Amino acid sequence: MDLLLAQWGERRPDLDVSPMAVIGRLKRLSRLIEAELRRTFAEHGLDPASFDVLATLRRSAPPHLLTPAELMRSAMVTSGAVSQRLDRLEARGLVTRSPSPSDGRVVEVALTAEGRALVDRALPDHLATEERLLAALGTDRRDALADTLRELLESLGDGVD
Amino acid sequence: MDLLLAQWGERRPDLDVSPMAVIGRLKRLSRLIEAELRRTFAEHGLDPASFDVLATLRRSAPPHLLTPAELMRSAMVTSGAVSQRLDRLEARGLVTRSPSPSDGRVVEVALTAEGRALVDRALPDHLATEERLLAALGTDRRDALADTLRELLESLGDGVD
DNA sequence: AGCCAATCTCTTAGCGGTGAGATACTTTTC
DNA sequence: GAAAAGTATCTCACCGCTAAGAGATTGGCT
Repeated sequence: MDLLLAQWGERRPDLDVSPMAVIGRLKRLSRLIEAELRRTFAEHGLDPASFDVLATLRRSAPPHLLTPAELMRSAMVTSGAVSQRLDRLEARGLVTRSPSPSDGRVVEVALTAEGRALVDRALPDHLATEERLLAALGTDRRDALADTLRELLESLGDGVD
Repeated sequence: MDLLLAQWGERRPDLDVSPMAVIGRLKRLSRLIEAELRRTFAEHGLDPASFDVLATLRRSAPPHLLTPAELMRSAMVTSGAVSQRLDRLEARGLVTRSPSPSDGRVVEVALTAEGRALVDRALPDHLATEERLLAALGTDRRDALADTLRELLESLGDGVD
């Protein structure tokens, strides 16, 4: 990445490419992390998208019911993506869909016993992988990083609404 | 994200979910940034993948020749993805492929005049978008963030080899 | 020289995502 | 209470990526 900045300085000295130092690294780091997490999920027969849904349901208050719209906001994907994720999970018997009693437009998604058991099995491995990915950073650096990221997210409107 | 951590604390107080504070935010931020950059690229008839290739070629030393393998390492995608990216760009006349004179396995990818003009047109807008995304952070915070990200990347073997 | 492992590029099947839009239901407005 | 606007979910066509592997070329080793 430092090389990249230097190359731009050579080729286009008229442009200020300094934002790339942050945004380029964020992208690379995300890709590395995603690939690593994917491997852990695969060991449990899951992919990031499926785990995301199962974990979101698992951490919600009992009886672990969420609507597709809530899952959509949580995962930051389109409604079509959520529908397809639920299709796959439902076909595997990991979640169920049932119409909401109070609003005819809404569907309630629930974790099956099997879905819950699977996410509970994968979770410790997943956390171990995340911990390993951050091993280079001490607690203070992690906290500072989390603070900075939170600030950026809030400045971009995430988690407000 | 803070809510998410609290929920896990309720549901699984036996697990240390603190790594999620960093990794979850990185994921959300990446998605937001990616979506925003995508919009800028679209204004120039590009997508992130195409821009990535064009910009990598543009910032390389004249005569702006790179091999698919180099593009693959730079973009952190598989070789198949690079082949397909080049197919699309070649079909649009933005890059050319020609066999390497020194190694029969290798292809040399070059920017056409049109490709170069396009990336030069898109670049200022792209940088303005990146700048806007980071506007909440002062120079010091940006530098600190870049340092932390670099450290993480290096600890994961990025840019070493 | 000849072989073998490594390297480079490309192909293909399958997957998951987006974006547009259809459908159904609910809420607001008049 | 009927019409209009809004909301929730789903469908579908298309796109880009991965994973696996094929084909071609190279360079080291014996």
